[in-house]
Amino acid sequence: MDRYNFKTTETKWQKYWEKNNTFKSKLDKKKKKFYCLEMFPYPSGKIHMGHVRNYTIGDVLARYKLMQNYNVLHPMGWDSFGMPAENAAKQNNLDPKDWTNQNISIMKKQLKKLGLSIDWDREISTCSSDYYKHQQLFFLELYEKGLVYRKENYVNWDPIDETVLANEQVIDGKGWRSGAIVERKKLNQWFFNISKFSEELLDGLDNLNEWPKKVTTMQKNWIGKSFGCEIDFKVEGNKAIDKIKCFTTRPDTLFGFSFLALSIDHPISKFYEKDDNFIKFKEECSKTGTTEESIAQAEKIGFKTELIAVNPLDEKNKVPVYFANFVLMDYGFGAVFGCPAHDQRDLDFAKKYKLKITPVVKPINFDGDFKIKDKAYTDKGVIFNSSFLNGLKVPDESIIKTIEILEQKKLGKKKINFRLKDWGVSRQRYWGCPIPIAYDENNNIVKIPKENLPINLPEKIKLNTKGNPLDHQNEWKNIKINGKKCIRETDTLDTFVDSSWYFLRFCSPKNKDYGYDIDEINYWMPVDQYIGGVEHAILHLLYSRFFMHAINYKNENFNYKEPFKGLFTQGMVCHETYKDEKNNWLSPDEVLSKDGKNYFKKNDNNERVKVGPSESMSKSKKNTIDPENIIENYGADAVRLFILSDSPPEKDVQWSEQGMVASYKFLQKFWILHKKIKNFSSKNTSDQKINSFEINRFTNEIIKKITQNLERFHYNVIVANLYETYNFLIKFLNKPSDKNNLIKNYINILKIMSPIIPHFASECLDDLGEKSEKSWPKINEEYLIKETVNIVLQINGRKKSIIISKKNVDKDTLTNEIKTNNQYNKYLENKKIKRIIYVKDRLINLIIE
RNA sequence: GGGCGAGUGGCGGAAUUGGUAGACGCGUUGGUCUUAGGAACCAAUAUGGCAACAUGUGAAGGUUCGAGUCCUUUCUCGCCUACCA
Repeated sequence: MDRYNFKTTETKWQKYWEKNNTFKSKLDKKKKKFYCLEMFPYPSGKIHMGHVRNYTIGDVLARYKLMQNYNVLHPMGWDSFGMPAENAAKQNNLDPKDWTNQNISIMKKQLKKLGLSIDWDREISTCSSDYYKHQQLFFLELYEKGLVYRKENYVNWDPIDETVLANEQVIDGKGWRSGAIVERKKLNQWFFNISKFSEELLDGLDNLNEWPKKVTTMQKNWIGKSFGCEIDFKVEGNKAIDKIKCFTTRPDTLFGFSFLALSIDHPISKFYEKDDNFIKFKEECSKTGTTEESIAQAEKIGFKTELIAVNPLDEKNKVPVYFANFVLMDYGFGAVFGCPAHDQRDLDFAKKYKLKITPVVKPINFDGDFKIKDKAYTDKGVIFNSSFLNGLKVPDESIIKTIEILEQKKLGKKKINFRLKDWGVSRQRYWGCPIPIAYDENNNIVKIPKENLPINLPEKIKLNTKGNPLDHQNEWKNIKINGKKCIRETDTLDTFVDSSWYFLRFCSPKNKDYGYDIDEINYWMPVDQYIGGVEHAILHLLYSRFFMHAINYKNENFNYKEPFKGLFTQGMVCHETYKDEKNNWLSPDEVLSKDGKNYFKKNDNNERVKVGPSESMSKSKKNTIDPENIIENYGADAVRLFILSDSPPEKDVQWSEQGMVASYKFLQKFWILHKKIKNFSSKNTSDQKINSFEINRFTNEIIKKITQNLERFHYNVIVANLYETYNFLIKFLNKPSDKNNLIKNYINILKIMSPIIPHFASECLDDLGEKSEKSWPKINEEYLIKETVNIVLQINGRKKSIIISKKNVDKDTLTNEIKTNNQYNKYLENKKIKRIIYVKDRLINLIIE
């Protein structure tokens, strides 16, 4: 019997789909749409297993929805601006554009080999000026709406590379490439006013009930809304300062005030900038490492000024003012009032500087002297030691009441504060979208006229310059706008901007005049199912949500506000890690094991290999498996089957060669089964009818199961369902039955297999003369009705036996059966039945003495 | 420190509303076939026991006729986050 040849089959169907435009999508208002989108890849060179998993998950869904007769939009594109291209180009003296486009063509070829149901006519690439010219227009529109502004901001500055570093490029306070100690430098930067929509972005989360809760809570915390009030503290001292504004969520603890702390970047610091001791203190603050742990454990240190702050509720309460390392400038007003008794940080600080610790909240019903030792008291309770606030219940009553009092006395104001900061979008890089702005000779901002868009990146330029290569492009930089000499903005946009609206572009990727066509997006949007990694839980998803608000602002053209109706975050693909005796990482194909326990180097059988824990595949640990080789060896369907089989899609999956082989073998076995079914001949015996009913029932049951599992993303269970199906069919073939009925059922089975293993299923269907797998089989409930049921027999809640019974038997009949049938009455042992619990057709529980 | 999630055989993992725990796969063991197999096929495979049976979903308690599932306490692991006033 011939073997299943995945190579010819998969190529055949990929060509067929392409030729027949099977996955081309068109606006059709009569049809219900389904927009299925996976996070588009960065074209880094080759696809990796993470891509395989991500796009397989999406493809299963897209194909399923297509068969359910949805008008499916399933596009693909490239997030093609960004640093890797610039770095690779620098290292190998290439052009970023060439490097990127070459990668795109390689990866596109690889993706096509996976047999994805993608409408490639909609392909976009963010580094193409066809894409980014619209982005430049958006930028200008947002600028006109007041949602974009320019301000001075601190950046991580690498003094050797003369470049700005992202936070993740700063390792232990040093630049990741140069190793230079990173400086904080003030630069003029462009910002998107995302914080304007803090409230909307927070409220919107409540409606996103098809998002993982984890992601919505992460966004909630990121936006960080807190309710409190701002308070002005009078200041006495020898400086021209009369008050300091603080934000607090605990105004009710004001009587426990014992110091006031300022951020070292607080405006007041300018009075101290020539003070040697203050300069020293600042240096000490910057010394604390940037690793997470060191920040968390960093000691709280302060610099005492001679200023005195006055408690607005108690003029006699005068406390010292410090600069302190734990106060952040960009939250609240960069100043906090310290109440050590009820805030751990304040307590640590107060103890170090021997400041007063006055408790003002004590537990309800606490008698005696309430004292604070090593732990600040932050639970609920009641106010004391606080004059006219005494007796207020904490926190429900105390905070609101205190704010009311402060407002009455005009000492403070109710305030809602957000943690969310505006989005800095300037990057001092070449390989990004140019910002459509210039500056005149007086450094005034000049918009580039819209008719002059796009501003293309200059090509084939020198990249091995210090700082931003665009700064050195004099010809490109110097322009005239309305006859006036101007210099272009040489910063480019953060690549997160590119990915904040690409899902809109996919709806009308060829629209020349604007980033989108309003009719198209009002039909296709929102994305019904968005699929990608959790690593984008905050920034990318939040920025995209912001972008929808921003372009709709003062415009209101959209029928919806949220870009992604459903979100699914898939887990990572993991593999064991290997190291040789010298602690060098080894890749899986440099390693050999005969027994699965002891591992040796492949070319040196004496060298033992240390096996490390399974971790997400990464080049640095060399524990990657190249999808291209795997597809070459086992075929796309087998890879798809395996990548879905071993774990639920939202969890991490272990790559296993054995698992991969099992998936491959499954297809081979199924192919033999297929041929057997095709060549089956009916046997007309008395059992035929019973057997036909059996397969009808099985098929309908499995359709139901798989449909449910598709809806719930239990894709690993679907693979198990396919194995069950195989196991059923292979046994079924030994029984006499009617061929027509068998084939009828089998065709439906092939159809439900097709989202997972589309080439294989199409080939089998084709082999049976069934040209299309287009419609999703309907469940025929008639076959799901069972004549007999298995009823669990429990005695005192413990399972004893199973009773095969007719349906709908009543309690008494069944009890009688148990009492009289020798098979069951042994459990009763003549004991009295006290109670009977009967769940019809499922279970009977007899409670005996 | 805070937040979220998860603990089920040798392993990956199944198990709508509480109602047959361990589907399915891997691995292992035994067998068949074969010159041979790391191929294919058949069978077994939670634990203890010859068996009847008993025990069993990280631990302890609770609710219930009945708990992997609900509640309380606790332990362990993973992920995210970082002094947010």
